[in-house]
Amino acid sequence: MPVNSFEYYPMTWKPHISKSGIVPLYAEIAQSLEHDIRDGVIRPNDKLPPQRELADYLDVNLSTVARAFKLCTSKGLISGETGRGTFIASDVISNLPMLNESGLEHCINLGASHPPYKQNKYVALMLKQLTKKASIDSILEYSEVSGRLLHKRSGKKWLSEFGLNVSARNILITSGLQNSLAIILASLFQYGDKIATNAVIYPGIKNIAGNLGIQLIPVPYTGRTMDVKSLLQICKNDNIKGIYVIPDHHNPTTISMDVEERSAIADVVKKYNLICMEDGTYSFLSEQRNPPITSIIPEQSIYISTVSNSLSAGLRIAFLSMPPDYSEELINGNSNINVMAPPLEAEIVSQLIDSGIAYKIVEEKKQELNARNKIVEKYLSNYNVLGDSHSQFRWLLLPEKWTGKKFEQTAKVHGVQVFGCERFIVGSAVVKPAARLAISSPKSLELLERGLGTLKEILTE
Amino acid sequence: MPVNSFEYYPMTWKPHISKSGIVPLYAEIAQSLEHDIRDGVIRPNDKLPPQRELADYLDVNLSTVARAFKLCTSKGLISGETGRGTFIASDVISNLPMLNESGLEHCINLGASHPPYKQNKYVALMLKQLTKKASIDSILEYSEVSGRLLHKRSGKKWLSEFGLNVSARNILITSGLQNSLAIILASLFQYGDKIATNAVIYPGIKNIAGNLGIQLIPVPYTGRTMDVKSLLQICKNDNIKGIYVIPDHHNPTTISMDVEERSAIADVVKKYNLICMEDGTYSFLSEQRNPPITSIIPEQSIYISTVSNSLSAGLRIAFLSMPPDYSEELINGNSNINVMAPPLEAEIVSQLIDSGIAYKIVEEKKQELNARNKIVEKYLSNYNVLGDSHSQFRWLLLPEKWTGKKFEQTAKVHGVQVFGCERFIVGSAVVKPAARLAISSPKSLELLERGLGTLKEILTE
DNA sequence: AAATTTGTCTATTTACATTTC
DNA sequence: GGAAATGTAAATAGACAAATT
Repeated sequence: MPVNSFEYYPMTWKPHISKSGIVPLYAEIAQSLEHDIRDGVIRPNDKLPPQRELADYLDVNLSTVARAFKLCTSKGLISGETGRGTFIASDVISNLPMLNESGLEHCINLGASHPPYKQNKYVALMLKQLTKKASIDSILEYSEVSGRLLHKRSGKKWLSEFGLNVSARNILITSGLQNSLAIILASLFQYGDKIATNAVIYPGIKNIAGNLGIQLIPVPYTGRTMDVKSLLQICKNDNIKGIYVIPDHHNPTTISMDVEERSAIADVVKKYNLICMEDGTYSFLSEQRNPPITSIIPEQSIYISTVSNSLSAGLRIAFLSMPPDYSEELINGNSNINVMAPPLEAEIVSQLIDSGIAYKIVEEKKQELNARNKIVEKYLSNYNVLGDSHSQFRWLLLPEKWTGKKFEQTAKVHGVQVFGCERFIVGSAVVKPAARLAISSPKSLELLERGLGTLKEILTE
Repeated sequence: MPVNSFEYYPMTWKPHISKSGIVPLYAEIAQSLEHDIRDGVIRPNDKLPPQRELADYLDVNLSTVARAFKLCTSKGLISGETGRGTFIASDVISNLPMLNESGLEHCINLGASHPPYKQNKYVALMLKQLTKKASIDSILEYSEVSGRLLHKRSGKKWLSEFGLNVSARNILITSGLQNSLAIILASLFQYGDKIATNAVIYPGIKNIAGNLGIQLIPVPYTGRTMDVKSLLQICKNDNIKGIYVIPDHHNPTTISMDVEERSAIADVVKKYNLICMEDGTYSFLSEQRNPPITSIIPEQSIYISTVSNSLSAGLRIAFLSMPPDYSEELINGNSNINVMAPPLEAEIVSQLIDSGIAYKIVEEKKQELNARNKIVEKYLSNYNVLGDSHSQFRWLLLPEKWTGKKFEQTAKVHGVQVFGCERFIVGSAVVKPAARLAISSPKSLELLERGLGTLKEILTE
């Protein structure tokens, strides 16, 4: 029974429920929590009162509170750790899609990451050549769900560039990285399943996982990449079903895994029978390419190679290498989400690869990025900026007085858009303050210089 | 406690569980059930023993069985009705993607529904003209997530053809009907939510709903379309969150709703505060177009108009009209699944609409379908074949001695692929035997004639 | 190092609404 | 038309393991 004494024992959060009997108790608690999070009554990383305390206060059973918390967890609003407590997710507020740039027209864009666009001229040229062929009509017909064989052959060639040998039969053509993640999560995972990933990660996977009620579990990092010991422990305790990794030029930290790290991850995947998702989006940037994790454990790992960054953003095409055991489900998943990848784009990509122009585009992009990274060195050499001469974005480690969010806000006031680390944080993981600088997004080198100049001023203020 | 007497009281299904303690009881029961369904030990439409009887037999609590059943229900394997019992879904076995035609090369295809392809020449031509413009490079850049404004303006024009007036701001460009359904289900619905729809329906929604753990509830039909009384009752009892309808040329039955039926559905949507999904895929086939349901309740209904059937299968583009209250979630959903719709296709579609060629394509398709439907009359005039002179597919009501499945199998043996009604049935709804004939799929009129001739022979045998 | 705190999972109890007979 | 059968939902109870103190 609730007693007055509670009033003198302030809890960090008190739910407002009516016990009307119309809405179930657990739903009322969850709604109240969601409401207060969205209204900012409780803020990212705040600790909630223990479930038992809340249950006592509300005079309901522990499990009722637990059920309410579970609902909010599946929406990505909070995350709990046995023994420690329940915390508001770091990213509940900044959980906006990253390409939505309305209202930012007057900002220099170092936030959303665009690949260099100059090379689109080659794509346009290829399209022009394509239209001269008679066969274009038939490309517009329905094809096999997994993609046309010729296109998959090109995919095979493309994937071999990254150290992956797959038969065309095990390739699936999808509509880009994000689309591939949606397909994989929807078809191989269930609501409530858990996927391990870096403590800071590409936000697209957070968003789709949130939509599907799949939980991401952050693996702490050891300065470099995933801490394998922690990963092992998480697998042991948490009933992890999959893992999402970006071994080359990790988004957002730019770090690449060495051979040992890759094989350690592969061992864990094997040991705990996980489904591995290996994101090769930025592998084209690496000078010296280490073999992908998927090449060690092809029967348990899906390699995803989108061309949206390496060739052209407008080409919504990715190649997946499918483990035979999962290929039926993945093909069905593709059918359920896309019916088929856009065939015109697939044809263009195929021709770009077969003709070799794809590699020329990649080389030119790297040169462009090289020039831009020199400017980064010029302005920010006094700071710790992860990434190298080919990076499409850099990871600026901020002095301790900053938070990523504060830096993002300050920069925005000064007319520069960057993304603070909070946008990339999984759940309520604790990470050092940082911000991602999408150095290839500004339209010109001059704009980039101005943007970086502004950031430098902010940092030295 | 289990007693021997059970052995003399045979149940229609007995689970095999080990009670090892390693796997939870409810999971063991669910696995055993899933296993036996997939192995054909129990078959579509079979009735399972009551939960209480199973609980008794296994000596476990009622809720444990209920939980196991719930798991299987969310996978679309079974469906329960209070008071009646639990039944195996009609479609558990034939749940394959409908475009996967491998092994059917020698069949005449009246199964998977392809639109007429001849008009692709106009699309190819438009593409050729497009490539002459200088602006093609910029089309290949990232754009606003919801689509480019110019493209949305074309969408506005396109939707107005179907009696819908929306501002470009409320239009979302996605990658086709199936893709739109995936976006809507993933972003506006949660695992476990229920959506009402016809007892026989476009299988794509069944597949994506199954992937996402969203339940479809079949609404019985009254010879024509949805029985509104039943719908009201279902809403009252079942906590329905949404409804999926195809008011024009329903897939697979070809039936269109009249004005009264539409307004009755709209009333239910308003009364129970549902989210309505209105599929306008085949509206272009209707001679006299009734106003869409969405025009009555635009604040609660999403109209989906794909161009994959009306213009070209290769153009993976659909226009959605978004209720303002849901637009943020839908735009995010599009971002989470597609990032953006393929911009090249969007540009082509936009130009086709603006130039008026789109309407020419539609007219020609209707002429082609007209010719094909005459052949249907020629061969099957003695049978009850729903649909009219513009139908892209027809719904053949079979004599009572047939089941859809049996007819499908028999036809296949004779070299003709059709889809029996079981492929379209939701859950364990009971429907009259029928089969869908995709009359626009065979490459030539001759093939169509041969296919229909074979079907006639089978029917008269 | 042991006791306590804390979240999570499974199973149980209770209540209820509909269908069937 | 009322009792029995039946599925569904919510709230409760108990056990467990990790993290903290």
